[in-house]
Amino acid sequence: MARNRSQDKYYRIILAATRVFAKKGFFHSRISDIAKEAKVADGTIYIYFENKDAILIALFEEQMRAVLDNMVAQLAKEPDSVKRLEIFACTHLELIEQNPDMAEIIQVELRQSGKFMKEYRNERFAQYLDLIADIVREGQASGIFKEDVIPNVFKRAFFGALDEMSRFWVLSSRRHYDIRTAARQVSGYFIGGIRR
Amino acid sequence: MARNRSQDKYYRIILAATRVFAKKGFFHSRISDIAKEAKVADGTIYIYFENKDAILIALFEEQMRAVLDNMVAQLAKEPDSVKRLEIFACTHLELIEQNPDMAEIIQVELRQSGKFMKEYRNERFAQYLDLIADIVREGQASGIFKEDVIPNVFKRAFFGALDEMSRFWVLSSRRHYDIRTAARQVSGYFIGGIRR
Amino acid sequence: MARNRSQDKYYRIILAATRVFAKKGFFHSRISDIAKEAKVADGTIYIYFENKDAILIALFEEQMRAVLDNMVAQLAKEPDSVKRLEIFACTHLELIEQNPDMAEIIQVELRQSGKFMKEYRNERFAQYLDLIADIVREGQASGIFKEDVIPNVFKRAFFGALDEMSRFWVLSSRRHYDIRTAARQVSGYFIGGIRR
Amino acid sequence: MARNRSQDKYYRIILAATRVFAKKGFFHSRISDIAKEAKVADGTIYIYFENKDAILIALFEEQMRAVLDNMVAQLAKEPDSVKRLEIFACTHLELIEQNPDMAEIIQVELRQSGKFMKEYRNERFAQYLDLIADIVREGQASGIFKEDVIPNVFKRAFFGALDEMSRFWVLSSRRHYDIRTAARQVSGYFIGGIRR
DNA sequence: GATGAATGAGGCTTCATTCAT
DNA sequence: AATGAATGAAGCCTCATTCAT
Repeated sequence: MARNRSQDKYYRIILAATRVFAKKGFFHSRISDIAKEAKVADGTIYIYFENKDAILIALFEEQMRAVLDNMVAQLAKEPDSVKRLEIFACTHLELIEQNPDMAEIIQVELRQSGKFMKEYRNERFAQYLDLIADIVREGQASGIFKEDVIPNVFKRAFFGALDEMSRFWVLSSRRHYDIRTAARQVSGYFIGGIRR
Repeated sequence: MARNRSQDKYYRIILAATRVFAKKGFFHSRISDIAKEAKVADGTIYIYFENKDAILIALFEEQMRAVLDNMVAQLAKEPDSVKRLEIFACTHLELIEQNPDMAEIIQVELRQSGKFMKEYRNERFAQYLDLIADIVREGQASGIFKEDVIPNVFKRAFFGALDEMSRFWVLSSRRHYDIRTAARQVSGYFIGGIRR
Repeated sequence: MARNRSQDKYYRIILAATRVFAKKGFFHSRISDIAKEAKVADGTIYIYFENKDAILIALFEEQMRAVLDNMVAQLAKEPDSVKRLEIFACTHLELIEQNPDMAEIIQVELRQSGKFMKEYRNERFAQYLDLIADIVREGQASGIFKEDVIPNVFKRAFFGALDEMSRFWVLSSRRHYDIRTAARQVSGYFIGGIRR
Repeated sequence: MARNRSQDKYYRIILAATRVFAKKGFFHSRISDIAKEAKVADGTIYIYFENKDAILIALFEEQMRAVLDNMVAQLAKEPDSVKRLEIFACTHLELIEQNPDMAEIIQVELRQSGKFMKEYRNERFAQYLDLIADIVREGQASGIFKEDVIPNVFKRAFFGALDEMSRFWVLSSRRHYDIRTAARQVSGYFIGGIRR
């Protein structure tokens, strides 16, 4: 019971932080902004999190876990490597469309050096990228994809392409085309490029 | 004469800021850090720049102008659209290799919301992306590239792929492969994907 | 309870500021001086006041309210217009004698242009002056004072005379005569001057 | 020749400071503001004045000397003590009308404690007040004014009344009555009040 | 556990003053 | 004598964090 209520506050703070960070950026967000958004006192945040940085780390962990789980579930439905790449692109971009706050943070704040990406090894993000590398390896094993494609290069290129698309999506107010059109275009380039 | 000395200090501050921002990130960098690195007094910085944000903006402008000019010069040598895409990829990644401080800032800080990307329209960056779109349009005009490729989608995907490669390059200490190998892989995927 | 403690700090800061401003002048007073005098942390001041200017404004408001209330109470005791002018002069100068810090600030800092007297309309000060004008009007109505006296001119002249006396009082260390003597002299000049 | 040019700069700086201090107040005025107004370089000011405070002191000295000389000249024309008081009031307020910048500074900045009025004995201002005391003494000697009037109290009351009138005059934008009407009212109160 | 008032270290920025030219 | 770029000390203010209630 007390546990549940605590859990509840923990997630309320994470969600509040997601909204606040997305709107103002990590450095311009104040603890009191998050507290207000989460409807808790400033001090309460320090019961659940060591400090401000820890909120961002936890936010990444929680959000990336959900993103990762969702992607694994989506990919599990389809055995064909080509289709799997399409699904990855589409799932990734749809997620951005549905959860733009989180997308903004992952894109913008994940790049923050200083505390993140250098000192903090983002394990889940690495796993997320490896889903792509695995698809490529499967495709190569089944002879669909070229042998000279380096999976660890491909995974970054593919993710980077999607990520840049989604940044544009998040940042631009006017939408020029459907997000699924974008997903199909991008996965199309890559599939064409590595298919035998 | 006075002009030269002034110009001199202006660029010394820009270069100092490039080093400091790259190392500590914009928000963790102190004006006094930049001043020390540039070997000027703290107050001197405010003779040349309105405030801390303005240093970052100026830094982008100056560095992006150099990057853009260099890219235009490199592309001018080659008429073939396919080769031009390879040149773009190679030039981009080589630049990152040669100027990792600037690369770090453009990648990490350019994403900062707040003052950048939202309020500050990065004209030069848009021009840089449009170089890619133009190559695609030329290739389509000469019948080399597929007609259904959307240049404005392609340019982001292509840039995003290179950018993610270069982030990895900048952030990882151990190098697994040559940067030119990466450039060839990435441009290879895209060229294969949009060629007729 | 929390309210009382807050109120307590608010007035402690006002009183500390009164002492510090009186001693060093507004511009030479540091926030840290006031904080030290009030025995609070520097930052605490910003919980109760927007900025340094706001402390001065609040100080005026609070002190002028007390001064005004006191003067109204003193005047209420006496119906005779002539005696009321004497009471005004005496009460005003006695207040200065009892509260020289406040007097110094009102005299010295109230004149500061910039934020005060021009942008900030001092309502209470205007009310204070109008007490004098009202006495004159009453005296004119009852036929004691000359009809050609302009109350709105008289109020300034009368206040100015007292104010200059009190400035001398505050600033000079050696006292040449009793403050009540001064009050009687000044009110004497004016009463003689406007009596029929 | 060089002397004349130097003298010229000295007064240009004084006049520029008068305008700038009047507009922004002493503390909000920057040396560079005065330099710009005087059309000299910042550093030039330090050839003629020790520091910022010294400009204000010099400004008082110069302006008060002119004010004093003018008042002495005006009073010299009239032997009658009653008329002399009227002339003082009228001359004082006319000066304020003609030179509002100087009036603002003398009223506002002269009150500044800290550096002025306490540490800096304003000799000329004392002399200015003593002109009033002398008129009273003459009037008492010739039996026109009451014997019990204390000249050193009267001088402050009279000056204070005029000063407050002029403050109102300087600060208010809309003019409700003629400045000579005010002069006559004020001197009228006092003359009526001390006449036998 | 929850609160939010209080703390105080530290940053950005200003601007009087200097000094090489 | 004149300049104005450069200096750097110092102040206002913010805000992450603490802790008494």
